[in-house]
Amino acid sequence: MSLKLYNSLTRTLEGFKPVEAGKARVYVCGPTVYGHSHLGHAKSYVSFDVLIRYLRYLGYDVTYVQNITDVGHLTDDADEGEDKLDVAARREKKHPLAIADFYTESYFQDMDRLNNLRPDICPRATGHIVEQIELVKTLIEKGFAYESGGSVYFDISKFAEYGKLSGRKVDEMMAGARVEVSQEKKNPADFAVWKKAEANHIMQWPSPWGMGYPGWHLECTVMSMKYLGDAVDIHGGGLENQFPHHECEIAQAEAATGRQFVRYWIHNNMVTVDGQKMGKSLGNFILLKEVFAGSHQKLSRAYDPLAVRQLVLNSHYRSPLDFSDASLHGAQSGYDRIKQAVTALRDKLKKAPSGEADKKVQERIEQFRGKFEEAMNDDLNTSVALSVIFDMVRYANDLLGRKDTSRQSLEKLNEIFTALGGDVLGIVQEEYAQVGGGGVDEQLLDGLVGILIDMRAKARADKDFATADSVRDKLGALGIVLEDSPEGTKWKKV
RNA sequence: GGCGGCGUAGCCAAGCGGCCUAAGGCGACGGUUUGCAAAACCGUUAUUCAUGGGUUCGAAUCCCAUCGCCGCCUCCA
Repeated sequence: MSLKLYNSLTRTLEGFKPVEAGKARVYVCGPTVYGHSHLGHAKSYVSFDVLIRYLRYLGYDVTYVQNITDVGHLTDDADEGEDKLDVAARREKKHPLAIADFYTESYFQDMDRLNNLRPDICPRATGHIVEQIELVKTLIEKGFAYESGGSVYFDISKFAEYGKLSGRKVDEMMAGARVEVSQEKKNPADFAVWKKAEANHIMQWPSPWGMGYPGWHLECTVMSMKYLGDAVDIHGGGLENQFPHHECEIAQAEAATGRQFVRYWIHNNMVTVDGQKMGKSLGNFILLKEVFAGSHQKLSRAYDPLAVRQLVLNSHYRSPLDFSDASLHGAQSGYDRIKQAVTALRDKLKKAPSGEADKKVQERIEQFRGKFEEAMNDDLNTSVALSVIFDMVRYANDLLGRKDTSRQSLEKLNEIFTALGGDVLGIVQEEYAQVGGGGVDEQLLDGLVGILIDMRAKARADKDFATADSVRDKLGALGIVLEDSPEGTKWKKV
């Protein structure tokens, strides 16, 4: 068994075979940094993060490149629309690159909280203007692009395979297209690779064709080729980027190099909120920071970043994912259950009697691993993979309830939780903080709650249940839950 | 107008020709445990997969039709 991935280019499930054995070169379209990240980013980047993690689990030497788009492109080819970063810059009265820096940091903050691994290289578009100009020159030299009115357009009539990724035919597309056709183009479907800048455009650079800025699709082609070579194993992105963005990337790259640009195109599906496309006008546009803080009107509470991650992994990356307060709530409960079991397992680990690792336990563990890998190999079926984690939770709870479970058995179980739930899925953490951040002095809080637990224990011993329950209820109102067990009372913050 | 996808229990969701009288999670209900809780554990919760036809020895899975929903075709993850 080995990894199979659905390749958008061929529309089939294919066995993964990298260009160079043992290595995986992956490029994922990164964000345009003009605002805080939202739920759509969560689905996309968690999905690709799991791909990267699983490739590494399988032993591939992965190079993961994800761009940061810090130059806003025009919204169409007809000189209309606005540059996103320019708009944000005017709104916030800052330089576009200050905007880009600010939201880049915000992006990584959110992705870190979702437990996404940082890409190995995060190139910025503005740092690669020279390379982009070089590619434009190459395209002109090879006859695939032409200058017109200070801009340079890709001549799709020269690239017969244009449309092969998205399955579109150039003439069919024109019928209902909403894009206004620029007079500068030879063919309406030609797209800009270099755009002449108007005077009020803040970000512009000198080029052989005058002052301007790069076309929308150029940066990914250039940066992908610069850091990963002419032939990339995997190029990922949101489904909405399949056309025109990725189609144009292919055209640019393959016209320039004459060889296949990307082996496997992976597209993840979109996010809806309460069954509808997320949009600012619909009032269902939810930022990740709002989810983590519970500060959006659609949400009844704050949700753990990893609960969001779990919700993403609960469905397949190629299925659309609907976020709602109810679905988040369900994911949070499930996440809590896994966390609870792993925490209990690790607690018990320290106290369990030493002995041989039980053979039956090891067999079960190998079954879990087998089922997990089978699911992940099948185009990253995280939904089934996650169900294996829940099987492990049930099994762990069962073992914990038995006196004769050896420490070695529990260690094996902990290892598999860490490997599958942690390293691959990223939902089992190395350490669980008792207090969920928020600048609270953990030691102080632990001490204070400890005092109350002791007082309550005394009340319980004296059968003064009214006092005992009062302590518990009052702590509960503050979000601190007490759990009695034979080993004493534990507490956690919810 | 063109292209693509989806419709599985109260909710999320896997399954994509026989192992399906359909995984897993959430929720609900009953039980064990508990001073009472919480957590945990056990059990129950879809003879059925939008609807109607068809193909097949056999369909949630393939085909056709109908209804409903969603996305892309403009930057967007």
